[in-house]
Amino acid sequence: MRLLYVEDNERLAQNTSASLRANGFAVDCVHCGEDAVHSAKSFDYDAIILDLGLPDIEGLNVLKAVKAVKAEVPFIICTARDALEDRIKGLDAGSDDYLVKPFDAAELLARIRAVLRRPGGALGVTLEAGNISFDTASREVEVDGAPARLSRRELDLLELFMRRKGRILSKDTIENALYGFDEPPTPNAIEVATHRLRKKLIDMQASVSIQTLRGIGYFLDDDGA
Amino acid sequence: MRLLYVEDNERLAQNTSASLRANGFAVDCVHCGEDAVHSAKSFDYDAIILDLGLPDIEGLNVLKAVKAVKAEVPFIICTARDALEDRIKGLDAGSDDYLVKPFDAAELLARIRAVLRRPGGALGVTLEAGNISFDTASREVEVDGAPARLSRRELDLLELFMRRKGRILSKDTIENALYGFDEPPTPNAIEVATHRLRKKLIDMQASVSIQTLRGIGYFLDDDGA
DNA sequence: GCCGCCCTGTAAGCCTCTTGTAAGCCAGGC
DNA sequence: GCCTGGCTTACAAGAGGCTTACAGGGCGGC
Repeated sequence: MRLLYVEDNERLAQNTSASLRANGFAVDCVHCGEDAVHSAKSFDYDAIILDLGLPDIEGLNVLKAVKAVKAEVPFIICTARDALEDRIKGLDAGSDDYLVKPFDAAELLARIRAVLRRPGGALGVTLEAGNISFDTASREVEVDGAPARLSRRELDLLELFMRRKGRILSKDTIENALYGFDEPPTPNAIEVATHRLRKKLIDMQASVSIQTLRGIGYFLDDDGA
Repeated sequence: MRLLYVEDNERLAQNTSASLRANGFAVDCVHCGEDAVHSAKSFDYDAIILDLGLPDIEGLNVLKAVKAVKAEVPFIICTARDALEDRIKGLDAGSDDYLVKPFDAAELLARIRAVLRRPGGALGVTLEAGNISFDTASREVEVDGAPARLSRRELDLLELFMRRKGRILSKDTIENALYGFDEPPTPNAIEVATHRLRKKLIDMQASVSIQTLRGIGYFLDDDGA
């Protein structure tokens, strides 16, 4: 679950993104509108949190620029200005929610989850593959109805594979989905992570497995089908 | 048990919320309609107490706005106006109870409990897990039929775990359920609280235990099952 | 009203689990 | 058979959680 967080106040950015990360999100943090548009176009985010008081580009123009390319990305706008007209403009421009500063981390989290839970959003679906099911809202995994214990990275990976069941994922794609660009891993971190997930899948007798395509990537294979 | 209390009179708000807290509720106190709608959408409250004489938005519109998103939240409306038509309008709009100012804290408490006891409400159920039972109305806990002695926080936590037996609760979820946003604890307050509850559970030989999922949260495990 | 107890949050130190890194091994392809 | 890419294992750092001690506050008893 990857977020773009656009906030020019360095300190606030640090704190907030830390608490978002603590809650299991991969967070890319940028400090100006230009970087924001650039990042939003380059990567697939599950949601974008946008501060309106940016130094370079007017925040709503950032929103419009991104929406023009990726119409479906949910936006949450933060601003110190609580004037009604701003709110209307924001919602008109396609923002999905609105947060008035100062806000606390719990509230932002709640809003992000709410936005992700909307139809078409990333949360609230239960993914199925073979005998395993993945509740994306609570992040609970069951194999043949029995709860399975997975660590956070394992959950992240499994979720990604299940969302793209059967489709091929390059290491690059995986890296982009699981790691923000502030925290780039070495190439084989992903190999190790898939190794660990594979082991767990075997341990819990899942009927799916992760197959390797040498030089290309991985895909989730439903062994029964 | 978390409440949202919407009241623009600062002083009254202070007093009343203090006495609600003294009775074991986590209370979020806001002073205008906008904040009220905002908070109600962001968090899950067990009940909302709404004053009608708000400075910005007409109280009944607050009620409607919230009900549109969270239809099941019980409302208790407070107002100085005791006119019949207001009462009818309030109940029509989906208010569950009605309180005419001035009221005293005991009466409000009684009404809250009454509303929570209704079918689908938070009180009046006896929760069961393993050999322990939790009477949500009287807040009494029994292990193998023998009464157990738990402090308020321990009761709060246990209730939360028993309501979501087997499901994973993040620290965040727990924090939101047990603490109002005026009283944010340090991160490890919850760790300490669960530690204490765990100890009691062992002492009283409960057949359930609280399991940790590192980096994710906790869940109540029925050891027998 | 004062004293003492209990409850609860804070803080600090320790311990455990997770996760990335690195190094060596294995397998497939040419 | 060699080379490349992936797998596996061991290791170390760090995060996260546990435990314990402590202090402030509230409540009841005297």
